[in-house]
Amino acid sequence: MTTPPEPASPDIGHAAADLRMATFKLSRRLRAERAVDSMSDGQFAVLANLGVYGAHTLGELAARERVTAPSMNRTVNCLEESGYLARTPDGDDRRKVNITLTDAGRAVVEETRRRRDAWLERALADLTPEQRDLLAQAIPVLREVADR
Amino acid sequence: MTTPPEPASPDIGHAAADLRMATFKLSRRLRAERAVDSMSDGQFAVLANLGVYGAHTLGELAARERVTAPSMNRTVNCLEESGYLARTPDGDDRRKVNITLTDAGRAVVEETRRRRDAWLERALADLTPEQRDLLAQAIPVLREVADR
DNA sequence: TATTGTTATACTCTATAACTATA
DNA sequence: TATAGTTATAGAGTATAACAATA
Repeated sequence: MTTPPEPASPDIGHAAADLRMATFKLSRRLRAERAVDSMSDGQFAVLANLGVYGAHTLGELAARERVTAPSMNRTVNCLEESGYLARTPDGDDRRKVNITLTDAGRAVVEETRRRRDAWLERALADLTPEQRDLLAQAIPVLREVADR
Repeated sequence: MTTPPEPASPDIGHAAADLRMATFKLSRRLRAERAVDSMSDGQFAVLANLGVYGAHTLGELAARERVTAPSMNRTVNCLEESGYLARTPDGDDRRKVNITLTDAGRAVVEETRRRRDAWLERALADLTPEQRDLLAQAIPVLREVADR
């Protein structure tokens, strides 16, 4: 017999469904805000990764984005041609290639982040102070759920 | 020592950035939970739409998913071949085709929704009662932000 | 003539398999 | 022999343009 994990509150299922829908909707809305319309989500994700974590090899980028190495290679080629990132050979292991953001790439990352946060800030500003406080307190909880 | 929350400084920019990151991460994690691994996100979105809003014509589906009619036609062909939806000619306007979920399609929608909510419910169950209450209160606020 | 759905064709993004250079 | 990157090739998913059936 499968014992369910003690539903402390019967509303937990409701909360889960509501949270799922709100998360998908907000995510979709935020993704629409970007600095370069011609850039795909996958391409931007690579730039954002480089922006947050610094230099990566091709294999590391592929693993982080959960795509294959050839697929990532193509994305990187495209971004390199567009001038958003640069390849430099690794000094220690010459099989490896280090990939870094160019100034233009960093600008795209920062501008996109700025636009998304600006949209969110405007949305938060429309809330009541009580709602805003509540949400601010809940964000670390949300992060804990996402990090699970 | 863990610093207490700082209610005095409503750093709205910080909150926006945190919320953006948590939302993207949770959305990505939830999307990974699905009933049919071979089905793409786009295909599932069509089934989910039919599940929520009932029958649609091809054009209505295309508009709702913001893709072109030929593109949606191809997706619908694929889902029809797989047995997840069915086309039936419209009685009033014979140019139109009504598209409805089959039992198999409805099962995929419900099973995916069930898996995603089950994942979320387990994650929520790991929180403290205080965190869970806080998040439950914040979800309507989150929805208001997403609906903006 | 306008609208709905479809087919033809091309481009992008993804994947697997095979190849090159290096360890 | 194993590993990192790349190239070759193919399979989805998207788009625009053109066509067929119906209003």
